Amino acid sequence: MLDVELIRKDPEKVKDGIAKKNVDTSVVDEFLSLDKSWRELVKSTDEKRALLNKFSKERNIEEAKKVKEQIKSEEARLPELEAQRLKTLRSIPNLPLPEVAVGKDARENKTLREVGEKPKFDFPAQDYVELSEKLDLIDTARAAKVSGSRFGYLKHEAPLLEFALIQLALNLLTSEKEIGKLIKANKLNIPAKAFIPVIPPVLIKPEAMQAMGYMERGGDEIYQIEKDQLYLVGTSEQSMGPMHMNENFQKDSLPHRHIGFSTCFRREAGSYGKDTKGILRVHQFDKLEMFVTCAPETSQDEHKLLLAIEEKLMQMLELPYRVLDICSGDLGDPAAAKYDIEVWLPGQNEGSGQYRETHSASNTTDYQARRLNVKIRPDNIYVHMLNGTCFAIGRILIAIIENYQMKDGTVKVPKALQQYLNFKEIKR
RNA sequence: GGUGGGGUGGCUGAGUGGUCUAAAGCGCCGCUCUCGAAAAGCGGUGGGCCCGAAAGGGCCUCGUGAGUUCGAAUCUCACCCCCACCGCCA
Repeated sequence: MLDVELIRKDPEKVKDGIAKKNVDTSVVDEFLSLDKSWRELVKSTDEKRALLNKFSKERNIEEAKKVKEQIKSEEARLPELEAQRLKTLRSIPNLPLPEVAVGKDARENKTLREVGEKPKFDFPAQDYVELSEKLDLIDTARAAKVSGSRFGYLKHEAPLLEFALIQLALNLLTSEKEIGKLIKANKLNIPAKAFIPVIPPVLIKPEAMQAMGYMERGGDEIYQIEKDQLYLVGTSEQSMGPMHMNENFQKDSLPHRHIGFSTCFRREAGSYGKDTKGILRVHQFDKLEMFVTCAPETSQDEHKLLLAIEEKLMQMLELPYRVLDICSGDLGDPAAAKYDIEVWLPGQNEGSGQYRETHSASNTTDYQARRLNVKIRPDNIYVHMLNGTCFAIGRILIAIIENYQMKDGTVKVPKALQQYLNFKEIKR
């Protein structure tokens, strides 16, 4: 949600911003018109209510009754007008930061850097689907029998790798020293504070889901438990964001850095026929997600920290990746800036390889905070909120399997994970 | 799932239809006193919205929403949450 004052005072700035996101600028005028009618009605009923209070105090019951009737009829229009105004306001996306490159869509995202060496095989690289079938790491066929399409059983070393990945990530993120090192290396002006590990609820109330803005767009993506009026989270961001809903933070207690682990549930409603094989796109997967609440002036540095952490972990796993600076047209509604990481998957594309998204880090500035009503005391301004993928486990497993495959169909374990495992290669 | 109790400002807590414009205490801020601090005294201390250049004015807000009434923290209904006990349970 944007600041209403900004839209009123500088509608052209808002239009410019959302135009960069390819959003029809007429919503701004639509909002201003609704806002005007709403304000007039509120003013009028407030004045009448003042009169009612006056008569009531004087025990002038006759006059009070008359005014009350007037208010009643006038107010009848209010709920609908209010709802429309709010709906329109909420449909206006966050404005891109000035630093964000203007571009139409994903094709205009800028590659900031490619890091790591793509593996060179003296044999045809295999797809992780074939490899994991032979090694019995992923069983989607039986999962289909039990749960339907887009589910999988992770078996043998796969779950162990998952737990090792979690250990690796949590050891890094919960270490004040390690976070401090990354901050220093990137010349960021933010405190060296560790991430607080969180296992959040995965079932959340409609209010919480709504407050995060996932209901109007992407509502089809969400699993709903109708009988109990609860929703399954598609990412722990949806559960960690509302954690501090309607709260105030002392300025010196910020930033709050959280690292949440949860299973994520997605209906994948709009993706029929897309990535249907394997576990690249499934209804259920586990994910470590970073969520930061901070003072406004620090959010851009916090954003860089999230990216630095993501890259550090990829480097520790020695997985080749590239970093994309997402252009204005490819930003989601709440994002003011976003970096993606794509991992190199040598087995895709008939063995000639392909980059696929594994991480995404967004700065939503005060857009989510305003809606969640999370403020800084005593300044009484909204916090900034950021979120970033730490590990989407399934996709990292895919990346390991494809990048560490051997000629004989076995898979090596990345060095960084070996300390958490009692095997160094996966074979059957 | 059942029974009972409860949700009041940053915190504790009073308040059962009209000076509630919410007592009191704690905390916080300012001032006086002091070389400084503490103590004491005095004053001020939530948020949202509307009008206004500002000063200021108005409306809303006692868990949430509806209702009764000229008037609701207070009465009615629904919902949410917390606590206690019983049942069930990893």
